[in-house]
Amino acid sequence: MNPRATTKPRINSATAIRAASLRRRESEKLGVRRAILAAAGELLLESGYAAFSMRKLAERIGYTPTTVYRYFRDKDALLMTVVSDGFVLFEEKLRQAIYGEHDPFAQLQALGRAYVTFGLNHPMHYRVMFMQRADFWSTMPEDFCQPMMASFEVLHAVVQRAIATGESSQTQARTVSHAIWAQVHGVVALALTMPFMDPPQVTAMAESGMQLVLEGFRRR
Amino acid sequence: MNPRATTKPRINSATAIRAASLRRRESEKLGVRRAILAAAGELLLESGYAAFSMRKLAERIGYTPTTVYRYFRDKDALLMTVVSDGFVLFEEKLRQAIYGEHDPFAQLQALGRAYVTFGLNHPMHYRVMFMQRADFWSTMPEDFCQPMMASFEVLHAVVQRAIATGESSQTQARTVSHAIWAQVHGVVALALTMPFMDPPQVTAMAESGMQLVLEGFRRR
DNA sequence: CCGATATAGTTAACACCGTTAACTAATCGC
DNA sequence: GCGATTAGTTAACGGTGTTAACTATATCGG
Repeated sequence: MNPRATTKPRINSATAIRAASLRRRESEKLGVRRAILAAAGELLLESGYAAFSMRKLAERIGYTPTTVYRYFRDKDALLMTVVSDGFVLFEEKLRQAIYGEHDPFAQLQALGRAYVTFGLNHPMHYRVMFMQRADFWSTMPEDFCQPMMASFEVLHAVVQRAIATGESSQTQARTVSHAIWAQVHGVVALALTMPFMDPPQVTAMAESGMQLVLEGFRRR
Repeated sequence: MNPRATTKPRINSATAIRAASLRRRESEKLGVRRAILAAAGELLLESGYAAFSMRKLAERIGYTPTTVYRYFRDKDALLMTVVSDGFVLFEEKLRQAIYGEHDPFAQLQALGRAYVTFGLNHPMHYRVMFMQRADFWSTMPEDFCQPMMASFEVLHAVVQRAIATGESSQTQARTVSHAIWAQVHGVVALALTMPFMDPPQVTAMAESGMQLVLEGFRRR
């Protein structure tokens, strides 16, 4: 109440305000960043990759295109952040999928189903990372791809355990992991590409593909 | 020699000239069209899909960008023609691959190898059709995709013959064909995408993938 | 042979795009 | 209060696909 407070408290409250102000400012900045990312995700899903533009994104969030460049170096960095963030959930889904099973081969089947399900449920994330902008894998800094690589390591670990059971004549875990990855990736890619693939056909292809590969893998 | 020839021959030679002129004009037009297609293929291979532009193409062949539009409706139609033409060779390679073998399962392995080889040898055709412009499958008139569909029918026929041998417990030829397609497509796509995949790793993945799928398929 | 016509090609423009330098307004720290 | 930082905007540059309007040339009918 007293306008002339002593210096001691004045200084204390000043530093407190300064800290709080910094916090608020940073949280506001984070808020705008999140708004950009959210709008970018929506726009990408609605309009597709080809029609996604910085100008439309800016208009959607009520900012000038230039403002987006305060938060992301360029369009590619923004896109990559959207997609990379999405793939954090991907690794989570894969880890969830193997919780329910104990047999490594059953875990592989569960992984395959989770992989395909994610790809179909997040078509734009999948399309950008593996189809339209596959160059991201070589052009982007390594840590951007870390969520995707971590997901692969989940598969790789299960394949190693499957080989360790002695139920397979295969020995090269890395190669087998790549082959299984190719199978599920191919299923998702074809499902997202071929207009004549309706949901029943897609699940039939996915189940058949997993069955063939896993039977071939388990055979000794 | 006589400048005042009779009307009869004059008319005959006139119609002959007219026909020849038409032929020449059409062949010239075809020549320009082929030049555009050739330059487009080169430019695509050298610069990649993202950097491919009508203006650069026009400059390369010494015409104005507008001229290209006399020969192709738009950029997509041009691109699709380049790629579709490339895939005619694809079907040929697949048919060659099964000539050497008689056992349907051996034919499937040969088909898989030919598929992967083509994808790696014509990365831009493959990228455009299955990755960057996968939308062509739904956007373009059906006959543009005919070469690719014909290639799939080669695979489908062999799978049907493999099932007919009774050496497999599988019954749905179409579903199995899709699954095998997914496998080889996944191999090519990952090979063209992942920077850490060197040639030995790619062939290991391809061989392993085919082996797993075909063993799973043959198992009764 | 000559004039109408079709055809091949060019010029100039439109509406977009990603990106950036230069500016404004407000807030922060002393 | 005042300089410095920060958020945001304006305006522009060079590039894109595409098209309307134009020019020049060759063809065709009389």
